[in-house]
Amino acid sequence: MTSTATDRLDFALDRTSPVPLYYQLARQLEAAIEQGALGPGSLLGNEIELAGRLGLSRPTVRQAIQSLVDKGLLVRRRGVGTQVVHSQVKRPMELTSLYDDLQAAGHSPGTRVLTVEKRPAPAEAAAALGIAEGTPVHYVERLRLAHGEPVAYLTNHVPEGLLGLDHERLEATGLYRLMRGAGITLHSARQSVGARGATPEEAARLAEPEGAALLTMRRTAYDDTGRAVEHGAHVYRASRYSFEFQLLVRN
Amino acid sequence: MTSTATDRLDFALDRTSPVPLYYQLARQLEAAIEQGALGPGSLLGNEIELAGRLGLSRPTVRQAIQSLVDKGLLVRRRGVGTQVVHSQVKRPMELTSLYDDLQAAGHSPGTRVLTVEKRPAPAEAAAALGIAEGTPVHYVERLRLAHGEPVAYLTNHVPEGLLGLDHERLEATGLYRLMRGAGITLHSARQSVGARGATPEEAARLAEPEGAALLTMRRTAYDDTGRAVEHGAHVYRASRYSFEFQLLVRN
DNA sequence: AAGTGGTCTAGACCACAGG
DNA sequence: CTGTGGTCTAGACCACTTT
Repeated sequence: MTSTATDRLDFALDRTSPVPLYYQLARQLEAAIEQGALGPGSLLGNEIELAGRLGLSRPTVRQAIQSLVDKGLLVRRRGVGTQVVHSQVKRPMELTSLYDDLQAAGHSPGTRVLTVEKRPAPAEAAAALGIAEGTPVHYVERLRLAHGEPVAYLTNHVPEGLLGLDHERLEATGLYRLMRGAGITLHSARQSVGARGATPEEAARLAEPEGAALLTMRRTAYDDTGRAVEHGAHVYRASRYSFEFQLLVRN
Repeated sequence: MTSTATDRLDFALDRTSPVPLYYQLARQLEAAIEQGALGPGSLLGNEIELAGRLGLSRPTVRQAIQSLVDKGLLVRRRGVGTQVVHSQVKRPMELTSLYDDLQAAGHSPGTRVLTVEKRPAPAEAAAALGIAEGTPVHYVERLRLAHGEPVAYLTNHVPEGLLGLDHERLEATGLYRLMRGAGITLHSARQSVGARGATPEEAARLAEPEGAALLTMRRTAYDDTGRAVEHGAHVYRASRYSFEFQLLVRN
């Protein structure tokens, strides 16, 4: 048996906890990787032995490892072993622009809610939400700020009856957090990112010169029943904002 | 036992095939969903019974189902069952801009290779690739066309010694396909998408007016050992191109 | 109470990489 | 040849949702 980096680590598994064992292990492995206890390229040691040492079955250990492989933190090689991915990646914006808007929306640097009201759905929003044009929907208009400067102008349409929206809650919490709180489980979203020059109105709102390049994003989000729960059309100041994200390739 | 949509389907599993059973099942379920044999919202029937009917163990059936859940085609609900995701999503650009450039690059609508040569790595590319500034690297400059019109101007830096690059192969196949063919397994990429006005040179190359809004993308791609294998800086005509992609939310 | 997915076990054999 | 992950089995009990 060759020496592996996990030999020196001890993992504390609590069988009385409601947290699944594979999840407890995954979290502890992840922490060890982040803290550098498991450096890039280090071998995890074979699954059978690891299972024996932890008092777990091999499938349980595999489930923990697999979840980290899916996250891109580990790489498996048949006949070789499981290694910590060779540096680089690690801690960059976990998913992509969904989360940068969503998560960040919770503890947001600053949001000014300009409009919250019910309106008849315009054609584009109605089509995206799968409802008839003119059906009443929530309409939200927000300005996102960073360091006191405007960064983005956000407009959203949300079907009626899904959740209560008011000015106060939107400034405090962000749209996606409100949805989660209302029992809506987000499942997927379709996005389209483009660019165009600023119209005079947009230029004024965002403190940019007319014609300045803006990033645009349209997004429709769906819950796990396939229902469209939100449609947004947003513009970002290209001079102050870009979408950063990491992709994992499925092989 | 309630009637489920899978009752009427028959799956053909070949135990002599080297293709894993869970994968055979997953492919056939996926095909049934795409062809509409399993419509949106239809129940798959419980895993135990399905396993029994197919002559498989439950974990194997679960593995097949899980792979489709990860793809966003199915949704599991404890106490309820497994359902086909309620329409909508289905067949939109499988991942995101990586693939739109990558896969599409194979059977690309048209690519004009402007430059292929070795150059000392400029500062940005060197930093991205983790090599010393001035180290010789491959440099590639391409114009992407659609319907005979320019759509994007692509520049790439590739470390030496990874693969052979020449004008001919690049026009025929695309960079990422060449890499795969050279035994490089792509693992992840970091991207940054922004926008800016066209410089005079860019305007001329892309047949846009000066100052027109352009989409910009910078990407560094890594293989499964964590090695940076490519860095690209690209500009797209915003009037003719946008990034479309779908996100899956991990809950 | 009944039915579902979620987790877990303790084995087995195979395919592939490396010395 | 040896060691590794990849696949597969046949059970078990639990947690949750619905009736």
